[in-house]
Amino acid sequence: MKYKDTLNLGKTAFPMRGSLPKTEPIRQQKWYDNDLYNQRLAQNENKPHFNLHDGPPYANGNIHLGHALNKISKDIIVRYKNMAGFYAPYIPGWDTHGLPIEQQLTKAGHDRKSMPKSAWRDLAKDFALEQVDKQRNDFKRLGIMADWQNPYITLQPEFEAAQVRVFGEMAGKGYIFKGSKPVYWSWSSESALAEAEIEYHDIDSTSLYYANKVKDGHGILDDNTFLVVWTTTPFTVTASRGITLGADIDYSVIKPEGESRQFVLATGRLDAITPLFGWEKYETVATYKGKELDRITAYHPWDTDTEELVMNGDHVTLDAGTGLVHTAPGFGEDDFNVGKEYGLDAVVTVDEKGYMTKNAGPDFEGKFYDDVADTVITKLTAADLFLAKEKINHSYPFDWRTKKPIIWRAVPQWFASVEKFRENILSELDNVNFIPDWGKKRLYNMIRDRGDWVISRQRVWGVPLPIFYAEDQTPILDQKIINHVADLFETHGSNYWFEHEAKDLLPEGYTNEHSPNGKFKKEEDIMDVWFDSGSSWAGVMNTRENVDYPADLYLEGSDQYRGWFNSSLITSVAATGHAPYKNVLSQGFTLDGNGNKMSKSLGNTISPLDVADKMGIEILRLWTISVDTSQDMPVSNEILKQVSESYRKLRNTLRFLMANTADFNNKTDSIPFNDRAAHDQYFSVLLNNFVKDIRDSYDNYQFNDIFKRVINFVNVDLSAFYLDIAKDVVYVEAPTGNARRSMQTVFYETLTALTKLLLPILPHTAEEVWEYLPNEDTDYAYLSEMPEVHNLGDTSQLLQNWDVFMSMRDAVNKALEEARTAELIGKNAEAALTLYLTKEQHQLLTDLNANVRLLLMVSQLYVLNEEDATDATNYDGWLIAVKHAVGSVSPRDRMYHEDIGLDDAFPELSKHEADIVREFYPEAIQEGLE
RNA sequence: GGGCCUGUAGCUCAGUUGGUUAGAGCACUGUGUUGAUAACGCAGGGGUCACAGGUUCGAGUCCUGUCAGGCCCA
Repeated sequence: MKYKDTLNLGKTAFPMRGSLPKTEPIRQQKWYDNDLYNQRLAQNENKPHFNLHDGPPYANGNIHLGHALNKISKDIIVRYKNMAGFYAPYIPGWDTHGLPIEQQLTKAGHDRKSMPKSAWRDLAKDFALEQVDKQRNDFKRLGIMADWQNPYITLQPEFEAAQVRVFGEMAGKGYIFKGSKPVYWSWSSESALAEAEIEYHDIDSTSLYYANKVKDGHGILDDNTFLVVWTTTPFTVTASRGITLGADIDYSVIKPEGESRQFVLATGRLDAITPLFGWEKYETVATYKGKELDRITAYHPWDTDTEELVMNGDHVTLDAGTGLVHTAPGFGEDDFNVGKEYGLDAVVTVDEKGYMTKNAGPDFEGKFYDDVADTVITKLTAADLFLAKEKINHSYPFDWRTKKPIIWRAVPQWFASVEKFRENILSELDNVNFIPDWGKKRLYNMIRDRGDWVISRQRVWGVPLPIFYAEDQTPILDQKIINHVADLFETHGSNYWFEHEAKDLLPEGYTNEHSPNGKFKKEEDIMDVWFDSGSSWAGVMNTRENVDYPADLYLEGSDQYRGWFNSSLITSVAATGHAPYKNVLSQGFTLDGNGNKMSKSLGNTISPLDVADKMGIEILRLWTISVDTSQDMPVSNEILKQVSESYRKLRNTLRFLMANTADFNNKTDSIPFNDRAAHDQYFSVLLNNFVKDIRDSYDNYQFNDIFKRVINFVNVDLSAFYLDIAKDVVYVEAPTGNARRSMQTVFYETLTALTKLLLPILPHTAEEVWEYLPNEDTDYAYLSEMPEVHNLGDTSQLLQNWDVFMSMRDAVNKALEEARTAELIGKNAEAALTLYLTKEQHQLLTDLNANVRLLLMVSQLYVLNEEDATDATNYDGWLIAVKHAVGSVSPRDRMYHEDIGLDDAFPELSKHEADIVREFYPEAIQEGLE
């Protein structure tokens, strides 16, 4: 018989390496086949609810690292909550309406204008659902435990209905109104365009300089003063209603030589501009800041019944022009915004085909907008206000399909009046907890500073605005009618709107005083997609039975302060008076290894599916808790490699624990806390505190904290200390003896606690471990409960004593290392250690009541008084002497003993070992040992 | 240009109300084991705390500015 066979060496088939890319998909299939998601929920049925409401990703394109971070983070939380006493469903969502999908259809060769709107929408729907399927498969590969069978999708009839009801609620409160706003307008395709449908080309344009005579100068400017403006779009002069100045820009009033009039220009532009007008010499009469001239008025160049209001705006620069910006609120976004602030009308003088309208005046009506520069010059010259014209070459937007230039043009739009309930929103924010806490400030500022919400879009693929027009064009915004439409959508889907006439969409027999003939028209615009996803609290929480409103948690990237956090808050406060969430957790963006933005064009992206295929999704999941997700996070192969090293350490540690508890039955072999050896009690306390800390970190969503604590616990407390000393117990001592069982009890508790605590993060690995734990009651680790924190009484003195011991151990390790370097010893077992202790140090060891020799892994330990130290060295306050051990080595425990050979049957074993072998391996007496 | 955020060892992170020679884990180097072995232990090297001013007896920690980077706007 071999000495080795009388030892209890660890044994397990759990592989050191996980082969994750291969094993994960198999394991996941098993979860999904066995509906583990619903099994867990069924088990939690009567527990308090926890509702993490999923923000819907847009159903287009491959999933990227941001998706993965988001879904994994949510999965970690939901899995933890389900194992920690909550009923926590996870209903994944998708955002499916909107322009990008229409563009995909165009790209695929479909022509929107060649088919009815409803047919186009059917194509869009099919495309969106395909994308949902694809993304769903990819999300499942991330190991996400969610209700994949029953996601919420914004194109689902019940979702659309809920959304329309939210709109109805807002309409009922008078929050919806019609206004107008400039949009990119393509006269060539007679439609509004989105940013993405525009391309820029350099073109030559005629720009004009002209003057506006002051009307009311507020006593600062007299009526012989003229404000000089510049425009690159002459046709917009017909709709000019203001002149914008920079509040802090300096303006000069100058009198050119040979001129009787005075002119105002930005001081910083005088040198560049005056030569154009032939003003070689001029006299500066005065200078003012833009803000001093605020609200002065001037005359429109030719329409002298119209006033031009002087305003201050941030968009004024001195890069070009005169520093005074001719402002036509109907023909520019900046113009519109500043005009709105000052209460100007957004006048539009061009029709949808690009021709000037009647209100441009008789000289312009009927002319194409781009052909009126000469007319404008003629009119300016006639009024003696024309100063110069200049050809400029600049970048100008074009319709990407017709390749014709576009214009900014105000068109009627539907708005949600944020202004009317802004204060409600802001005060609701005080009831929301933000993680990180600056999120509240960020969202607060955005809501405070934002304008009304333009909710209409001149598109096809979306939820129609459920508004009708009476014969006299009066819009009908009646909550009852809107709810009627919602009911229709709930049954038939929103395509019903496009497939039917207004009369079929209105309640039967509906009449309205504005429609004496009973005729109605329906609105053609659709809703902004942010209204879709922003209504998800209603679309999901109000339509599904197993989730509560408001949600416990919204968790998204920090871009969603502008997006979903924002739109959800607005619709929810508007409709219900309350925020849709109690907690908002935001995460940063993934960056490359150098801290730069990831982008396809830079080629520095990392695909989560690639990571899954090459390293295993567990590595990416572990990565998500290894970084501070409240900030931006760098990711690189080097970083992932480091994470995979951590993973291997975790895996090996679990493996060691399994190997050494393989012959342990927790139900029959466990040793109660009070009967455990001192070191086992100590480690039990460490484990208990560890469980508490990790659970606290989960409860507070401090993922990074979990990583740090787990890594430290596993490396420092477990691997470097407890498991290291443990080998001299679990291998050597009697297999069923108290010393070994005591330690195995702690091993097993540690193993199961670690496995459960890691499960939300490493579900595949945890389930793999679970297969090696035959005495556990549940089929899956995920169906078990998180480890409880035990009350072990006041352990502070015990921990304090052990802290001192551990610092002594550090000192001893240094002493042993020196002895090793001096080639006095090789391994610790070759050492005989002498400690010369002070009274306090003596007392400490007495209080520990532990086997210190064992803990230091030396063969012999002598404890003497400090006065007796002659050849000792002081290591950090500990007097230590190292000598080579005496006696001879036992081939079984590889320690030096002075009592070897006392048992005749085992001449090479110590007495203690001989007793063990005699009792547990009696066959060795006959066979002998070698 | 504005709102919000970040910059501590090669990497990921701690650094508590400003207070002694700035910490941890990984990686690295050396070394011991070879009964966790494509593992494990021990020891060690490594940081002008982005930069520049300022407040203070004293600043990684507070203030200002600069630089670099990110999200969202304009």
